[in-house]
Amino acid sequence: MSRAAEQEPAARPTLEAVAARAGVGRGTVSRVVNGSPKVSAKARAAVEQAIAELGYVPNQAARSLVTSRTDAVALVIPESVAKLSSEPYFSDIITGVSAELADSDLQLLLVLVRDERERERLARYLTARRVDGVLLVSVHEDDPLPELLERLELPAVLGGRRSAQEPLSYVHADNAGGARAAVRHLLARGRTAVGTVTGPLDMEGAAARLAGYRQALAEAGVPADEGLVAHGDFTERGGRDGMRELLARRPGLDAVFCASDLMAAGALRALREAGRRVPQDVAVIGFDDSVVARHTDPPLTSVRQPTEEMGRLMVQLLLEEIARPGRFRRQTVLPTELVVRESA
Amino acid sequence: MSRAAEQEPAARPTLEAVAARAGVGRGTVSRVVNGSPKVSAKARAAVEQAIAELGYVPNQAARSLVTSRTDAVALVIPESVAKLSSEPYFSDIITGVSAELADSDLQLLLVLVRDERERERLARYLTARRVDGVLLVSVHEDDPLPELLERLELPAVLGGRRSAQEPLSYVHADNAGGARAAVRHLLARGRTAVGTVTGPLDMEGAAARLAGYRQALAEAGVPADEGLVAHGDFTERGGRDGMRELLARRPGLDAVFCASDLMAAGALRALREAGRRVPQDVAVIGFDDSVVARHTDPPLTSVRQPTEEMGRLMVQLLLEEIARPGRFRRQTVLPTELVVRESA
DNA sequence: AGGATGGGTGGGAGCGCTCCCACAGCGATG
DNA sequence: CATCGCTGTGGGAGCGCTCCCACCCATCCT
Repeated sequence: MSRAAEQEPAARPTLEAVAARAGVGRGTVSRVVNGSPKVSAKARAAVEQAIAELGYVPNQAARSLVTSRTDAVALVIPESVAKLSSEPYFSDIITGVSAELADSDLQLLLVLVRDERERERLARYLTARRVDGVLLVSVHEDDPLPELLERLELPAVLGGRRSAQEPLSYVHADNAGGARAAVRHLLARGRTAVGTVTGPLDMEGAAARLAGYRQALAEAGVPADEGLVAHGDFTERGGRDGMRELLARRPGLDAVFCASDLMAAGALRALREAGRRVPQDVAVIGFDDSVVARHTDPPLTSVRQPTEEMGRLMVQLLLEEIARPGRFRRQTVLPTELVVRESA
Repeated sequence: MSRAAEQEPAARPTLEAVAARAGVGRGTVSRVVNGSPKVSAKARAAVEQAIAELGYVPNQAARSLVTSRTDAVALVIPESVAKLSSEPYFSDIITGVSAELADSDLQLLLVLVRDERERERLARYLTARRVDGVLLVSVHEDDPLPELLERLELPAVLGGRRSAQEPLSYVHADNAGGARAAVRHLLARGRTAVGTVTGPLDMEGAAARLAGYRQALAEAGVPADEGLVAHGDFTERGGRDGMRELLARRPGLDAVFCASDLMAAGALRALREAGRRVPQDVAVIGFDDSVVARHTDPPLTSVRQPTEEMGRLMVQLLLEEIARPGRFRRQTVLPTELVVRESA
C-alpha cells in the first residue's frame, strides 16, 4: 500500500500559507485575521483574497495555546433536582444564553451535573481553564461550585444567588415581589386561607418566594399560620405531596401559591383527587409562567419571570467580566409580573 | 508599578515541570497521563505523585494542536421551527446525550441554529474542525448541513433521517409503526372518521407518521379521504389550526391522530372551542409522550418514543465512528409504544 | 538638509504538548 | 561470551499561532 494511496484529507492551509500567497509576512496575516487596525489597505486586500482563495480557517488550538483563551463558556445546570425536560426554566435559559452568545464569537458548552462524580469532573475541567467563563444556574446555598469559581478567579455569573450577600455576579428575578403580587391577588379576590407550597429553601429564590408570601399576608393583617406552609422541591410530585399535606392540615384553605408551575400542576392534581374544584373551591397560582402553565386544567395563573432575558443578561455580564477581569461584579434584578389565567 | 506587583495567577505547572519533579523525561510523563502501558511501575508511581503534588492538569490546547483532536462534539439543534422550551423532545435528547457523554472524556457543545447567519457560522466552525463529531437532530429533507458533514468527512450521527436512503449514520424511532398503532387503537375503539394533523412533511419522521396513519386505515379497509388530513408544523398553534381546518371540512370526524403532543394540545384547544368533548365526541392521540401529554385536559394518549435513549444511542454511534473513521455507518430504529391515557 | 516621528511590516521566539527515533539495560539465545 | 531481541526511556522536532522587537520608509519639523 503506497503512501500516496491513503488520500490525505487535503491538509488545511495554515497562516503561513496565506502569508506566502499574499506575499506578506505572518504578522500581517495575523493582524488582518484579528482585525488589527495597523494594516495598510493594500496588504489587507491581498491577505483577504488569499484567505478566500485558500479557504483558510484559523486553527483554534494553536491560537488558544498562545493566548490561553478558549473562546468558549460553560453553562452549568445541576440536574440533581429536576430533569431538564420537565423544567422549562432551563430550556428558556439555554435559549437566551445561546441567542446572546451567537453575536459573540464564543461557543456554548452545556454541562449537566447529575452527581458528585460529574461535579468533580467539572471541577477538573474548570481548573484546567478550558473555558473563559462560567454561567451557573440553580445554585443551592451550600453549592461548592461558586466557591471554586471564586478561588480560580474564573469569570462567572450566577442565575439566582446563594444569599443576599452573594459576592459573585448574578442575575435574578424579583422573586419576593412576584410572590407578594400573587398572594395579594388572591387576597384581593376575597380568599382568606391562603397556603403555599415552597421550593427547596436552600435556594435563595425559593426562600424569597416564601418571604414574599409571608410579607403579603402580613401587610394584609392576616395572622401567620405555619400550618398553611408546605415544603416542596419544585417538582410536580413535590407539589402534589405538598398540596395533600396542606389539605390534610387545613381542609378549609381556599387558595394556594406554589413556588413553581410544575408544583402547581402537581397541586392541581392533588386538588382534583380531593374533589376540590379550581378555582371555585381553591384558587391556585404558580410561578415561572412556563409552557406548563398554559396546558394545565384549568390554565394556570402564574408569576412570569423573564427567563430567556435572564439568560441573555447573564451572558452580557459574563462577557463584561471576561473583557476586564478587574474583579468588579454586577448584580441585577429583573422584574416579575402576574399573568392571570383561570386558576385564580 | 513594579512587575512583581501584578500578582501572577500562579502559572499552571506544565508537563515539563512534572517530569523534572518526578526525575523522568517528558515522554514518560506523557505516557502516564495518556495511560500507555509501556511505563514501569516505578516510573508511573513517581509521575503520579508529582502530578498530585503539583496539581498538574494537561493543557488541552497544546494537546489539540499536535493531535488535532478536540475532545468535543457538537449537538446541533435547528430552532427554526420550534423553541427549545416548548419542545420537550429536544430536552430529552440533550439529557440522553449529556448522560452518555459523561462517561467519555468528550465535552458537549450545544449549538442552536436559528437562522441562515447562524448556520453559516456553524459551517465555518465545522470546517475548522473544532469538534470531533456532530450530532444533528430534527433534520429536514433539504437541510444543507448533512451534506456539509459528508463533504468534511466529519463523524456525524443524525437524529432522524432525511430519507430512507440516508447514507449517514442515524438513530430514529419507528414512526410509521407508532402511528399505525395509534390509528389501530382508534379504529378498534369504534371510531370511524379518523383525521390526522401531520408534522412538516419535509421531515422524514413526520412523513412516516402520515404513512403509518394511512397504512392503518388501508389495513382496516377504510377508504382514504384526503379531507381528513391537515398539515401542521409540530407546534401547538399548528395543531390548533389544523384541527380547526379538519372540523370545518369534516364536521363529523370522531378521532384525530396528531403527529406530536404539542399539536395534540393545540387540537384539544380547538376542539374545546368548537364545543366538542374529548374523548366522548372526538378521541385524540398525540406523539412523543412528552411531559406535555401528562398535563393536558384530558391527559393525552400518546405514542411514546424513547427520546432520551435515542440521545444516548446517537452518542454511542458517534463514538464508534470517531474511533474508527472507516466510513462504515450504522442506522438504528428504536421501537415506539402506545401509552393510553384519557383522550382516546 | 538632517533629524525626529510614527505607521506598517517581517520574522524570531516560544506557548505545552505528542510523536517518534535512538538508545540503554537486561535476560535469553547460539 | 558475543549476539539478539525486548521493554522502557529521554529528548529533538514540530504542531500553527500570537507576541513583540527591530526595522523600514514616508512624512514632518527645525
